[in-house]
Amino acid sequence: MELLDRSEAETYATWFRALSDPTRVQILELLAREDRPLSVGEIVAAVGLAQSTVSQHLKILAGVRFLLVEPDGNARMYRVNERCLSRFPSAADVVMGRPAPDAGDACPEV
Amino acid sequence: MELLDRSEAETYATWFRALSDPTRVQILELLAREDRPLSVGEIVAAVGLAQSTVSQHLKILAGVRFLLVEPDGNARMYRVNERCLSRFPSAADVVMGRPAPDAGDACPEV
DNA sequence: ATCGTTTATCGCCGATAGACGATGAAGACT
DNA sequence: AGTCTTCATCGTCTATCGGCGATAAACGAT
Repeated sequence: MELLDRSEAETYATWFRALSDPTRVQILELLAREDRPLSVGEIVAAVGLAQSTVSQHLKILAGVRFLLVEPDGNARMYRVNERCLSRFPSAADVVMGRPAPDAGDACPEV
Repeated sequence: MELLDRSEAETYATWFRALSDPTRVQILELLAREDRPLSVGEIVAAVGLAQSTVSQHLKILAGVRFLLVEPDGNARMYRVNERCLSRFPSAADVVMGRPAPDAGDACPEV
């Protein structure tokens, strides 16, 4: 009985772990729905947690490349990485038995 | 700026957290691909961890209803919950900005 | 150069997760 | 009855997580 390749499983687990916190789910969904870059301050205001806490969440989401950062003057604007918009849901398909649609390179960094 | 409903975000986070471990990803993918119930002993042999550890992982996966259990003689057979096969990937769509396809009741218990 | 704004990082904490071995419970089989 | 198999649960260990305040770093503006 064959297991899914370990490193592939670890990659998926990393993606899922990035979304294992409800606040991070809300942040990602917000950025995906707004469909425009938001500053850290705007996100802090939206979620209502300490700035250091939000910054930590953003670091985690950016670490798996769900988010991209770009400086704008003094602020740092976060936006969703469009390359993940389909790649992540397809990971959900894989673990549910649907074969991976195509190989391609992974969206999050390895 | 509106956030995703908190309880909905918590539900999704719970699903993702259940798959935040590579071993659980492998277990779920194995059961989905084999498409037949497997006993704990078979799963233990496949993943190569202690039986108590695997049992713990199975409890987590069953806790969110990704897996269903059914006793068969002395063994306990685990299989994937077909009702989750589409519901979980659609959660991945939601956090990526795609609107939820339809309401329906959640697959995991609340 | 100094100030104010914005964001990241550090250190600390309580809580949770993952691993294991040992023990316990439920059945099957003589 | 006893025994063997199969699995869940308990207790313990260590490691990681999520939160916060405080501090540092980067930059624009004065």
